[in-house]
Amino acid sequence: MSSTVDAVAERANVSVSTVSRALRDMPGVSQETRKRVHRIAQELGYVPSLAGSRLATGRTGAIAIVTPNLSKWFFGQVLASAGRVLRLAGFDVLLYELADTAARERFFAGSSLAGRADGVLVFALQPTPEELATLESQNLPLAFLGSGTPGRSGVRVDDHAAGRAAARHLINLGHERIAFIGIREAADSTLGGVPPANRLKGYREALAEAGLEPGQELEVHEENSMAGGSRAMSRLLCAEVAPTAVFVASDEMAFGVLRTLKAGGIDVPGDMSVIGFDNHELSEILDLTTMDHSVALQGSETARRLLALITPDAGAEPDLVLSAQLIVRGTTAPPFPLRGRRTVTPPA
Amino acid sequence: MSSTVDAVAERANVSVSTVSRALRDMPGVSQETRKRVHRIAQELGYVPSLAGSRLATGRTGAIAIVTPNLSKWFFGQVLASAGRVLRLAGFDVLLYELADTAARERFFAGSSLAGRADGVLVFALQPTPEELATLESQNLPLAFLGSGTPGRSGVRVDDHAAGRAAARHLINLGHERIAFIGIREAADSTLGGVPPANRLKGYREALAEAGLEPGQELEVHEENSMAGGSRAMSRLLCAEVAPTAVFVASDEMAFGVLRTLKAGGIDVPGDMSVIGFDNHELSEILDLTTMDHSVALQGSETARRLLALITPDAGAEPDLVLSAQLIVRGTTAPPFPLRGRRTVTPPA
DNA sequence: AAGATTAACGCAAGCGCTTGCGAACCGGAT
DNA sequence: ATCCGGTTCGCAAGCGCTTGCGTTAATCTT
Repeated sequence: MSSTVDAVAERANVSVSTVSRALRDMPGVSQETRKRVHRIAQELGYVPSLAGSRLATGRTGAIAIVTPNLSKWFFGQVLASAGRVLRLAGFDVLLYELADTAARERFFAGSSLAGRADGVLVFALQPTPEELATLESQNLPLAFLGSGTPGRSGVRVDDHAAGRAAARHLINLGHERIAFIGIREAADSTLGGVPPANRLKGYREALAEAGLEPGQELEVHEENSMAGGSRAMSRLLCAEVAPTAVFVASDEMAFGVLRTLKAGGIDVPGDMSVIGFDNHELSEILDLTTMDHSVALQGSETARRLLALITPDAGAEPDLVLSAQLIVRGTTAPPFPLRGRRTVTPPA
Repeated sequence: MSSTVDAVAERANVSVSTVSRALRDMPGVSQETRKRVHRIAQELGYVPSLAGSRLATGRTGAIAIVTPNLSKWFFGQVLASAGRVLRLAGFDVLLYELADTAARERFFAGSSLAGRADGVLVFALQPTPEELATLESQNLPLAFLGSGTPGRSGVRVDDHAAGRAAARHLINLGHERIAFIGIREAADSTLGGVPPANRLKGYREALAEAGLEPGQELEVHEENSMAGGSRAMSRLLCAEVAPTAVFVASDEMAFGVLRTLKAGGIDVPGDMSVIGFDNHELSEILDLTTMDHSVALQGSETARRLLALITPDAGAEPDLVLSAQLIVRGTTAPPFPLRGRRTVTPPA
């Protein structure tokens, strides 16, 4: 087992207090003894016990990250980028994946974070008022990613504008019947995080301004997964008048959409344009037009904001609202002119 | 701030020791007082300070997971599944993503894990002897996933058999020129974890048994990513005699392979069969034939093994060697009979 | 009925570190 | 010589919990 302060103190002929101060570069230690203490600590392979200093200072040196289902690409990415920032700043990262409702309840009911972390990063899950209260009661610094919690420090993307932009792209191409596939709050509430409702609003707004009123029939919501996207597209395919384009709220769902279309022999983008959202790592290979929203940046910036809240010197940074960027690839094109009159897919 | 043991003790008219014992269901407390203490603790919203008990017991209640680059799908999956098991068992999970060499060095050089965790889960990164020594010196229970560290508790997949199986599949289809695209240790050593060298061996063995000796030209190694796969395939395409099938050591690389083939107008599986490895979440949509190796199971079982090492009662479970399963999809087929004589891609 | 168990509980000594405060010591100002 | 501000350092009191051991009281032995 590693040695303790006392060992170092004795070997260095100073008191433990001096060792403590020397090692943490606090004032009140002469240059000379500081060097000596450092050297001896090194020799002895001394590494301060976290538990000890935690107890004494109340600081834990750790940040908790609470996130929805990690197997979603988005959360993996964000976790990775946030984690790097935190670790670079010298913090440990404590991971709380709220993979299902049970886990979520356990987390919020359970064993208070105070004493485990110095701050909390909350990813894209809209805490209920009670949950928020629980979080606050620990009074730890909080930073939110993606959730619309007003007045809280964090980062989010301008979903409204992004929704508009995606819709505009399709409108500009000449589409008139543009469907929307949104993310439905999963039965298991934490699965996909909080659905980005504003994407829908932006979409509606753009369509309305263009004089297009698709109506309810062309708005479907499904679970955020390939399977969900697949189902959603199937539903859209039996609409009274099928759309010629569809804006899908996540790339993973868009993958499902593409699968369904392929299975149905519907050519993309010949018969149907598809635009996704995320710029998923693999959307490139599927040649999916999508909205990029700098996922990694979201993670790192949220982390940075939390750190600013924690370290006394750094001034609190203002909230960040990122705007998404259209990435044009091969799944969007002008509508096939005969669309709506045909019942059979033409050769590609 | 939450109350302390003393508060509870006072309100319950017992000593702190009794409170401590009662709350942890240790013997030596009457049923009656136990109830009372529990109730009062509840009322006071008392939650024991982790720091306190850590210092007193030396146990931390946390498990460290050290993993290569989390943005790789595989590690995200494994982390998620392992994390769930650990959290269910009441442990916190401490995440150490060794995203690059610098992080790796910092981790192994740095601040000893002892005092932070009760055990360590090491994902697919082959520690160097020195690193291993560092790890061991903390003498914490260790469990390994995927790395070939002999004699250590853990789980891995039988890469050798899997490599054979994949190759056999192609051989059985009638292919004779079968290439291999392997994972090259990334320049940044931790990026992709330890390359599964045995997949190559299994492949070679199967080919040799079938009397096929592809030779060095058909074995290429690249970084484990879509881009890497893409490059590897390009290299293969300028071989003296191009292969008719290729076994790719990861699905992500296989995606890159497919992209290159598509770009090159080479039909899959008409002109080229492709088999991947992982059964990546998205391989289904690309209709990629692949080897499934129950990724989630790997994570959860490794976690379970670590727990068995930690909790005194549970007997240590033996190592687990999982076998991969072929998933036949649409990217593998018998070779085109004219292959090698044609220079132009025939219509699909 | 007296001694031996056993159950229930309190005492107090840690666990390893931090930090406010006072002691000692130094050189320079009075 | 005396006083004073500064610097360097040690003392000791925690931080909140656990646990070995001792004490008491109740229950069992023959």
